[in-house]
Amino acid sequence: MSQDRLTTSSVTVDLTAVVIAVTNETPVTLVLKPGAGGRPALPAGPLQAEHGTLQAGLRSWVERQTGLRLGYVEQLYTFGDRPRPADDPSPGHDDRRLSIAYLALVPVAGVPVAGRAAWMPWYDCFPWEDERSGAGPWRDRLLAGLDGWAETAPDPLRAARRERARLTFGGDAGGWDVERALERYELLYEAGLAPEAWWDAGHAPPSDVLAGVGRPLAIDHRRILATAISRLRGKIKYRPVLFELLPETFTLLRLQRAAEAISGVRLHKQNFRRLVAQQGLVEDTGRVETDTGGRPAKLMRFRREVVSERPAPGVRVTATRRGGYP
Amino acid sequence: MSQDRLTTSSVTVDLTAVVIAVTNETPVTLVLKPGAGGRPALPAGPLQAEHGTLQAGLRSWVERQTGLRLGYVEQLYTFGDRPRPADDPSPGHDDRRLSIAYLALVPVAGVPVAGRAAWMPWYDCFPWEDERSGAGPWRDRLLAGLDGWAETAPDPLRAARRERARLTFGGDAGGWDVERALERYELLYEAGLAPEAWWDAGHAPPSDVLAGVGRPLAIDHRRILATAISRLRGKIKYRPVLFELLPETFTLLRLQRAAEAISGVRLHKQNFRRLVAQQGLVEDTGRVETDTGGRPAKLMRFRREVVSERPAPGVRVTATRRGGYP
DNA sequence: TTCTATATACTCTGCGTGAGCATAAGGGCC
DNA sequence: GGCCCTTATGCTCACGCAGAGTATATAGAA
Repeated sequence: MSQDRLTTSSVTVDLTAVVIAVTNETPVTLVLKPGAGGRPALPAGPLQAEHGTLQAGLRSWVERQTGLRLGYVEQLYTFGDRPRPADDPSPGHDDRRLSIAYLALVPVAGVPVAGRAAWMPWYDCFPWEDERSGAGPWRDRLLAGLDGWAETAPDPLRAARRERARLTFGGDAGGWDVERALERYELLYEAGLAPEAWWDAGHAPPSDVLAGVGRPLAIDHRRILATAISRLRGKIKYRPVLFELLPETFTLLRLQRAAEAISGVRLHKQNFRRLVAQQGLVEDTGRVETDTGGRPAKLMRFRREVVSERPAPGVRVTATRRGGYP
Repeated sequence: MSQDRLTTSSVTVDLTAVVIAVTNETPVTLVLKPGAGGRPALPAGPLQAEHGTLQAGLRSWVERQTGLRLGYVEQLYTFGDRPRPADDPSPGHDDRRLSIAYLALVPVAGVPVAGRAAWMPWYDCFPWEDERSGAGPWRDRLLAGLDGWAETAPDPLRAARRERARLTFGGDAGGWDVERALERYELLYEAGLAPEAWWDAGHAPPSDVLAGVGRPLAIDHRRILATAISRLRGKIKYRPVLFELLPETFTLLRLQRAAEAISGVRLHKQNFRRLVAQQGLVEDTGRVETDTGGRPAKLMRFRREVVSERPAPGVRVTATRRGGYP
């Protein structure tokens, strides 16, 4: 096998971070602001010899670039065969670029962000993923675009494309599956409805593509963000990670709003509270928050003990049948 | 940022495959047989320049080493900071070794395996993960070992260790969570009950460690296999991946036996059939299998259409309360 | 005081799921 | 053929959770 080593390609491994927080019912992610005309980028940097572990390397890069110390971190996915960054002046220098992407969650309270770093609402990139005020115009527009894409294909393929669009975007009667955020982005990319698809192929996107498909990020970072959204939306259902995004104490409504912000759909208030209560996820602090605009709300605190009591504590998210606010 | 590139470490990226099949109610994984005294290894090889994609590289390595063409493949996890392989004569040659691990599923029917390759029952490595004939002696033995490990710690830590053991191995009343296979292995490793923990640290394991903790694999491959088991056990619940492991037609009992083999617990026969039926996962072929030992069983076929009908078709696995065969 | 907005408690109903009983239909043995 | 064993398959029952809605409590504002 030793002769195989000789053909081993030189590899650059990037560590890329999707850092998530929730402010004012808006889920945000940490980005580095671009220069003129550029695209925002996720915090990232190459794996270095002095990094003890992959996670340590990631934390170090995020801290260096944004001044933020991470708490909860988990690995997302490893991306290979990525498009070359636009500002890379040395084509062919690296045979290959890998990116190991991580998901990090931080409570929003008092997070200073340094340098070029800023918080960006993630629905800027994926406007169709926010259905909290009912299915917006995006969905129909995208479905129309996907239909046009299907039209360009010969018959057996055409039906398959239509089917796939219906499946991921939940057409007639098909429910909206919040966890399919990544599939939806990948479909749009494949259909050429995301400008990155054109840039990555070395072309300029047709002008009509750019309307209403959300904000592109640098290189493949929008895909990485979509991966993070899908993962997080799935995970809050069976692990109490939602509390990583909240301050020490919070009201039940705030907890619900965070769950809604992440999953992009409205939840049934009473049932949400019942679920949280009977799972034993929170406990009363004895204090109340008075500036609620109505009856004061009890301030709650996460019960860390649940993880040792219940097999899969989490916040079930099932959208109310009727979209929008109740 | 360009000066950072200079300190970028040289990286060797391995592609490692966990190839799973089910034969005779026994889940097996593809390994390369070791030399004298060595440990079996998963098929793996370094990422090379001529590999078009990561997956293509993986498929190529598996085919070269075992003669097997893979079907279903998905990425599992990327491992960093791995122990150095015992046969690596050049310490310090590579600054770092990464391994991108993949899960592959193949139907068992007529799979030729070439060279040093062989199928190994995965419960050889994790005997405690097979609870199909009731909780075996392993569980108690391991819990005892973990208790000893907890004893060696001072008080606040000791309670935490006991708690963790109870949580992952499901002590009193705590149910056995089949998906926690990885957590269980990691706990055993950390507690020094897996010999790899000693080898990786450069020591010889104490002699009493070796009894009944399952067969070690090369480097960190047992950890990778545990990752695959956990993933697969979770995935069959909401995606119809089980059918990747079966021949084109099969009886419902065979399907159930495959699900049981993967998850390591017995299932309730009637409810299993009801679930499969009402999910529309299978359809009748019209033929029957007569050598069942009793009433002939209908031969079924996977209905590929389900993926476009139901949001999350899969095979729910909940062990029958009473262990062992009903 | 009245209105409004929020918090919180409780009810009703249907479905999924765990468990078990009953019946069907083969083969082997007397 | 009758009996028994084995596996396949159909059906029922009970319980708990989840979706949806109604009702009540308690604050500030007009």
